[in-house]
Amino acid sequence: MTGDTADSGDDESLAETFWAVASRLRRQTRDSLAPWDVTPSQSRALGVLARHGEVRPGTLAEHLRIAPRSATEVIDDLQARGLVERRPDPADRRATLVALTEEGNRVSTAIRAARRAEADRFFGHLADADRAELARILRTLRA
Amino acid sequence: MTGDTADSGDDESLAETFWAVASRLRRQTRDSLAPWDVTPSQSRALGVLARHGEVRPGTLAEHLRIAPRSATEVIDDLQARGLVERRPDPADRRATLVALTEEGNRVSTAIRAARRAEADRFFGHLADADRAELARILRTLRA
DNA sequence: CCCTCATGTTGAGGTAACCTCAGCATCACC
DNA sequence: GGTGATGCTGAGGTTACCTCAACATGAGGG
Repeated sequence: MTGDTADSGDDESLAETFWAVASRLRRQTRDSLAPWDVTPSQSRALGVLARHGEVRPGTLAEHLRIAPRSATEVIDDLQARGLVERRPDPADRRATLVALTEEGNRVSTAIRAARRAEADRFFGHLADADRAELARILRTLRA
Repeated sequence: MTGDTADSGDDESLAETFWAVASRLRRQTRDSLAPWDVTPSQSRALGVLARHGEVRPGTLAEHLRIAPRSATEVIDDLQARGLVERRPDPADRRATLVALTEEGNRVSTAIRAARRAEADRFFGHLADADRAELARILRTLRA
């Protein structure tokens, strides 16, 4: 660990390997979402909305761990595609609530299935035990 | 449990967790490189050059797993900072060779140390066995 | 020797997914 | 009813990629 023991080929660090995997996963995810003309970040937002119902942009941003301004952008795109709608928050006139449209609901359901299939394809090469290990380890890193 | 404010909770996929970790790592990496005014992708390129000596842009692209055109861009940036230089490839007049300057060598060495420290900080929360497991599993996914 | 095809690099232009900063409306409270 | 916090969004910027097409050169056949 201390020296740069010549480990094979290119990669040295865990981080490098991690990024190589990330890049592969990103491409595959993008491809698997192509049928709906929805980007990965939009699909994450759809997922939050499907799980939480109507939320304010700021709340959405927290769930996605991005800046509020960036959430506005994702919402704009989804709204342009007719997948979400904004309505005023009756409890606070500064705020708006974002909710899935019916179309958004359909698409979000379809995407959830596709993403599951995609994850199977990607992580499916792993033994069940490895997949569980990976999930556990990543969860401790997510903190 | 539910009741968490800011995450996708007991969420769905391995992929989601993976991205949350990726995002955290990306931010930390960027911060740890700030002293040298070098971006993560530039630092990866420096790493390749440090390990392989002079290479052609196309080769660099392969190592970084990006399109050749994108390598040109990274090289441009590094050259503007005086960290690499281009020279003609004596073996093929279409090609150029990219190599670290002395300054590039210094910076690349310093960065390598910083990145190791950064990786320790990030992955150091893991038990040794977990770290090894993670490395092994990620390598199989890198394919 | 010329012609064609492949290869190496780069200009032009585009995209996704973020960011900060400033401005405006509204709310909460003293 | 003034003051400061909160919620959203316009404006503008950045990183890290991409494709497509141009251009120079290399390699092989006829």
